[in-house]
Amino acid sequence: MYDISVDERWNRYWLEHKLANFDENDAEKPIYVIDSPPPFTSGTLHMGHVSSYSFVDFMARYKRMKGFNVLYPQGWDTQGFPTEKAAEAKFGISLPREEFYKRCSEIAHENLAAMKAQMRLLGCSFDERYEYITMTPEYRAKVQLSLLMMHDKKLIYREKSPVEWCTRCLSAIAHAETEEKSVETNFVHVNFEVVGTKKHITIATTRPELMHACVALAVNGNDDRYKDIIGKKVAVPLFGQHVEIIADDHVDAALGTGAEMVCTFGDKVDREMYYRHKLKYIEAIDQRGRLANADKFSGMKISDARPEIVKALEAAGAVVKIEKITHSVKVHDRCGTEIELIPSMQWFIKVKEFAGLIKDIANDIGWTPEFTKQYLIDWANFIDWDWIISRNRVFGTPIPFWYCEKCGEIIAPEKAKLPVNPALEGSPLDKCPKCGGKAVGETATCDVWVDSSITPLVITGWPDNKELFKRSFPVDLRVQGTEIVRTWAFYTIFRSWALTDNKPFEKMLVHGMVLRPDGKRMSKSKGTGISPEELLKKYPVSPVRLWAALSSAIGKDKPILYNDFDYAKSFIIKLFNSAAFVKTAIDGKKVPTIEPSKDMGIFDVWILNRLNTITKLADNAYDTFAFYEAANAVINFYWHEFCDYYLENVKHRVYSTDKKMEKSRHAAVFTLHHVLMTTLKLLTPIIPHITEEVNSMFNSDISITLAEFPKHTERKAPPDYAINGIVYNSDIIDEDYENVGAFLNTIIAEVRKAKASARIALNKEIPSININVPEEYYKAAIAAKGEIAQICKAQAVEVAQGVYSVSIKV
RNA sequence: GGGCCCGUGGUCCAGUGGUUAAGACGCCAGCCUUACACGCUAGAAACAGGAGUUCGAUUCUCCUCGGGCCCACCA
Repeated sequence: MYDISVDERWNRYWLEHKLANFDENDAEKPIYVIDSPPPFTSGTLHMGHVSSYSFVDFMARYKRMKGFNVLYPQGWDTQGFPTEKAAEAKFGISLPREEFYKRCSEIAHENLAAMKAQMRLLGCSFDERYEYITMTPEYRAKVQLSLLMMHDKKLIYREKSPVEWCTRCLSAIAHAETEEKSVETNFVHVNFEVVGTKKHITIATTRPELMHACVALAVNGNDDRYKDIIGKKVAVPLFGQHVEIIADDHVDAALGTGAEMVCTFGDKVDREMYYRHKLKYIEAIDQRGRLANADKFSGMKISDARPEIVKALEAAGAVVKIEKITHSVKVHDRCGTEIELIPSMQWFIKVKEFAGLIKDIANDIGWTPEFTKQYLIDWANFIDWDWIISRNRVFGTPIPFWYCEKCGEIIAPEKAKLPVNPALEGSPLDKCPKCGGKAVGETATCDVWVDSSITPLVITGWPDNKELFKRSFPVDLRVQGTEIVRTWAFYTIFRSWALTDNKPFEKMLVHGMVLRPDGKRMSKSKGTGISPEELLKKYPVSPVRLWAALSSAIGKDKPILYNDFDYAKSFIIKLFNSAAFVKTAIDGKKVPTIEPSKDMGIFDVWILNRLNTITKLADNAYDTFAFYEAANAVINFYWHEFCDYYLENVKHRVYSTDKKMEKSRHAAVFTLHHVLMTTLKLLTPIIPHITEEVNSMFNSDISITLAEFPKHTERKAPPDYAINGIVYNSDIIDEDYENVGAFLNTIIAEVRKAKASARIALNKEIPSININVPEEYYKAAIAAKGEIAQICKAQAVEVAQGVYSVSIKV
């Protein structure tokens, strides 16, 4: 019986025998490197991982069988906010920096171990000797080296600038880490008095709490209502500062009142106008999201201040009306907190100016499916900020620089001293080489994408193992989801270029998301996820992997359907049962290793040719990541041609005890065994546990995962190729045999049909079958007469030339 | 507002410039056929709508409608 214990047994076997190890000393075999995604160590795999890592493993196993020396390391993305959050929840927030770091690292290690076990259970055949973990000193040294090198190339700078800031995480975040959230809010219409007149101008704002940081009012220059007051000053209610009315094309005259206030900073547009009009800067909120410079409101949280200020405005008679509107705000994707724009000193990597170059490299990479490249191109076309790489966190790779307190000069450590932690260690230079100012260590850590955007380099031995790097970089394949094209793919391409002047990978396989059965996204917080654990309680590994293959409409999101697992499971049962039949047919005797050509029957030649065709198809399909096609073709062939027809067609030969039938029996056994074994090999990349198990039923002591992937051979019939003793034309080739076999099967199907409609049991003997066949199949039908009689349990078969028809006498 | 993907039987999905439009699940009928009733055989059932290109369109183009994703805007 097949259950998960079989999977576990083979998983152990492969590991013990090191069957998936990369051989660095092998100079013969071509190398194939897979850049498998390092999952964030959350502690558990989700169905998206199952699908994604299945694809990775399909390719690793396929390429091994194709004779490649496969380097498939698995890495782990350990650092970042969620781990810190988990550590805070578990140990509180008041731990000292180093202690806190240690706790985070413990959590990450535990989670990593759990996830690795899950991946191993799925049969993922990564070589653990090449594992990388982003929080280790070795990995950090590489990340830091990469930053030093990019600094040498003048790609890194430090600047005080309004950045997207999470007031909960107390850190700058990258634009790519933000997401949209729709919220209902008040659209408050407020009167501003034009200074020196009795006139008012009304603006509409969703952020009345930023009144105190209002530095201008903006209207559209073409708006006739306001044309004559542009340049005049208005007084800000409650706070009284006088600000200028400015004209800016951005303002939409039709929206709100056609006038808006500019605060430092309410949103991205404020930031643009601040620069465009060289406005004054007033710090509106602090890093914790509390009002600053707001008189008696200072220190209040934004959420508390908003209603208070509206109240005060109303009391002052400045509020015209309040509308309820739904608009969207940017939130931090990891914690859902609304993003604020807060000026702070941050580290940047120049990327904006390289968007064109990144596009060029993307065009030089093979994307599957092709359209996913567009995700990256679109993103490259839109980026308008450089990459903020600093995060004001603890559990991350330290930014490896010191800087001059006075002039801001960046001081880099020696490359040999890496990894460094400037938050704890003294500067390599006491004084700034430029101005003699005091050198200060940076306390910020890196954005986690800085860690993960060098994976293709790290897995190929960069920077130390130059020999391996030379042979294996760029890597052959990157597998990843569509949702991280703008982060992981984008940054990796850029960093690879910056560090090596080369593209990071030859091919990209970009897959979609696994959705719930109803087509909606799975959400952990809503508890609507389907976990691999749940699934693996119900199904062993092979149906799960087969599901991944069969649902691999690559690049598209795909709902998870239990039908697919059930189907996969029934195929596996079929495989077992048919293998049992083949084993019985062999009956402990030796199977000939060479095809007994002279004794082959038409059905043998037919099924072997079909197998040949399917082999070619599956090979091409794997090579183009068309796992659905490969699995589907092989399964349908095996199930519905081999089992449903061939197997039935040769039963009379297999069970025959007639001495005269000995050779024919032998040929059938050869064919049964050959088709079974070849099919197992064709499916081994996808369902290795089960093919290994079936293979082991046949006294094979060699792992099927070590077998060579079946080759498509041009099978030409030799001149003396006899079918049931009748010599065929020598110009008959594959396709003809396939057609002849398929045609003869339709005769058998017709007889079955006729028997069924006459309500006769299929195994009941009937007196005769009459067949009329078209000319091109006449000879074949004559040749197969005897066999058809045997297969269909008829005493006689009459064949005549004519319009195709089959009838039976009962 | 811009870009991308997708609309195929009840459900999920494959595929194609000429096909009897594949398969799965479900449904209906028959069969315990010396591997398998978790099986086998047979059956009903589909190309969103419109226009164009073409000898011919489900396939290519455009539009409409519908669904999804990404980006921008949202004072």
